[in-house]
Amino acid sequence: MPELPEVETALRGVSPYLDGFTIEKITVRQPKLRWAVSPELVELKNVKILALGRRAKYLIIHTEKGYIVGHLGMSGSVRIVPHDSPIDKHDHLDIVINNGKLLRYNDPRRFGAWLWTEDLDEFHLFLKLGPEPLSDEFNAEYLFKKSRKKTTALKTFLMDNAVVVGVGNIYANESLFLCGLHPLKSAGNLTRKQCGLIVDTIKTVLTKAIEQGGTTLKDFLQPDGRPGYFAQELLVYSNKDKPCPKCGTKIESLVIGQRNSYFCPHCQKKK
DNA sequence: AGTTGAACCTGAACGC
DNA sequence: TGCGTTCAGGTTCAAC
Repeated sequence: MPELPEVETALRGVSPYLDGFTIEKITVRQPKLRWAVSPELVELKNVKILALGRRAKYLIIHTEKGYIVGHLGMSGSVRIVPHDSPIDKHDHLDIVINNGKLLRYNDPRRFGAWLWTEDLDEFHLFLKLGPEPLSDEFNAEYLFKKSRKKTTALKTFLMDNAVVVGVGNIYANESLFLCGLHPLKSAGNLTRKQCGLIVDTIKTVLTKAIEQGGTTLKDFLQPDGRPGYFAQELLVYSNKDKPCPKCGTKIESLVIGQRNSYFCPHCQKKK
């Protein structure tokens, strides 16, 4: 489900109900997620939340004892509900707050994760992550150097978390369309100029998507229950056989690196 | 070292 | 209506 804008939206939605409050306890109903839920979470009692943050698509709850690291996987979501709210199917975990509310995590496919670490810098899942797409570290020179000698398809390259984090299937497709670059173009053949265009476009697309509360394809909801509004602006993603917004040519689709890809064969050239 | 694809899981949508 | 098949917003890890 969620790419960076959806995770950022979720974080902003839940923060006012968590930040500065105390976690009374964490209830786990289904520990079998992408990885087993860290046992430390169940042991937590009455710990103060110091701050909330995000790294890549991970939510981070900084407590006085350590860090809760959450991931929404493909189908996960979080919402804020009262303590006595009835439990729905796939409501796997609750973080109970001392303000009458709790953060409830629902995830049908269970590709998400809830883990514990006392040292974020040593956290194993963070070690190989590339820069944040909205940071200055993600710039034309970086992308140019990183892409040298890579034979991978450009789209696969951009979705690689070791290159840049947070760019999932929707925004990779949308960004490449806006750049006029073919998703199968070999990453190693990019020019400096093209790298600059890609960097600028990704930043613009992600920023705009965050402003609109993310993309709702079918089941993503902001924590307040509203959908994301970016879906109304999707130019190519899931629009196979529809006319290209720029030239009217039928949008094509192609599986690249196990993920469906959408592009305009006229506007997006391999060269 | 770089690249590819199997695996994790449920449910909605589609074809017959 | 029912049943089998395909596909889905992510990511790791094993095997070429």
